[in-house]
Amino acid sequence: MPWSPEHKQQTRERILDSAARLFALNGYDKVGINDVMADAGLTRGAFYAHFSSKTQLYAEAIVTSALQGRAMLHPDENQPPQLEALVNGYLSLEHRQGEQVRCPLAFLTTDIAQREEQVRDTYTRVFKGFVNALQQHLNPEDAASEQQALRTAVVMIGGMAIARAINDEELAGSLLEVCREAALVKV
Amino acid sequence: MPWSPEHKQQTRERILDSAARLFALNGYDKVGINDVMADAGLTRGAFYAHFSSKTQLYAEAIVTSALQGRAMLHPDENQPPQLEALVNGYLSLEHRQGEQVRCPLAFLTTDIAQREEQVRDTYTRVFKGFVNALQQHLNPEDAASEQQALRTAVVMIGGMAIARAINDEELAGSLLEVCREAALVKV
DNA sequence: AACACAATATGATCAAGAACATATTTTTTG
DNA sequence: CAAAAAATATGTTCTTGATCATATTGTGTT
Repeated sequence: MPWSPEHKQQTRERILDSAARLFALNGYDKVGINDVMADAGLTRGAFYAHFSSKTQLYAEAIVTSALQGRAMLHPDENQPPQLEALVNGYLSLEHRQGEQVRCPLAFLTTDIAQREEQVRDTYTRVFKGFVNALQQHLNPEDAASEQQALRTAVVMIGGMAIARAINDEELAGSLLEVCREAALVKV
Repeated sequence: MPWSPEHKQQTRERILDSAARLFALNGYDKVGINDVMADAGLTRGAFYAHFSSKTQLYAEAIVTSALQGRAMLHPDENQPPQLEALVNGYLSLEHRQGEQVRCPLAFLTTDIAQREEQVRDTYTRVFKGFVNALQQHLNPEDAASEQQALRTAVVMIGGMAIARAINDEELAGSLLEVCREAALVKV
């Protein structure tokens, strides 16, 4: 029974960590398996002992990014923050930089559309979870709360995606500011 | 003086047409120069007589997509449509399919972030034009009209980008519907 | 009709990267 | 301290694609 039983699991998570960060920052095509493994402190040969393909890695990395982002924006699991704090953290210049938090919904939006269904499934699932989490902050009894949550999700994700695409820092700042207000508007 | 003088210009536009469509639908990396030239009815050798690099082609194709989209959504140049008609056309299932119209701001959002500055410059310029056009439909005297235009732009572009990423057709439909309303809300 | 020259096509080079096959190393048990 | 088996590393193959160098084709002029 060589190797401690948890070791492989830990290595797998280390690879996923690297993949989640690199994919979110650079997109699927600019990141090679080499890059991911080197970032995780391994060489490319070890990859296929953990994942069957780059596509599978991508799909799992999307979930990892999402979980990591949630952990950063929900510091206290038991006491979820107010919606306003969440929105302000999400639509911040720090998030735009992507050093601490990197929501895959915003960082990989159009990267997804042309990938395999496996990847789009994962993105869709994460998106539904995002909308659902927002809805918890509204009045879930309210019949319009799902629409309100969708609206807020679009402003958050869309605002961040556009803010990252444009290279006018000042405009990006105003854009995020406008979105922070708009995300909280009740219609 | 061989070849008619307009011929090269026409060929260049034919290449740009193909590039604009293929890039918007499939993203930068999935489209080769071969693909573009073949789509235009040429072979790869002719490419470098028209463009100096794939990056330059990409930047120009973004502008071409934007102009084509505007032409489709503004059928009558002299009589611009009402904002509502514009929003409804933009946030439609047809636009999501991308067969007739393909706004590069929504189709290529996250494709842009990691490219050369030349490409990001172009995207930023097109985005500013988009916001400006929206602002014309509001009361430009109103001090808040730029913020209103930014908000509407985010809902339109972000809504379309997300609707394209998710592979749940029903959810995409609801999402677009919610965005059509939200884009027109005055705050 | 032949020529000049631009536009286009063909051929070749070079680099990257995914996937896999095989060799090595590392850890735990007997 | 071996031995076994899993984990990791190294070597290789194969494909793809951007770019460029060279050949060919088509057009308008003389």
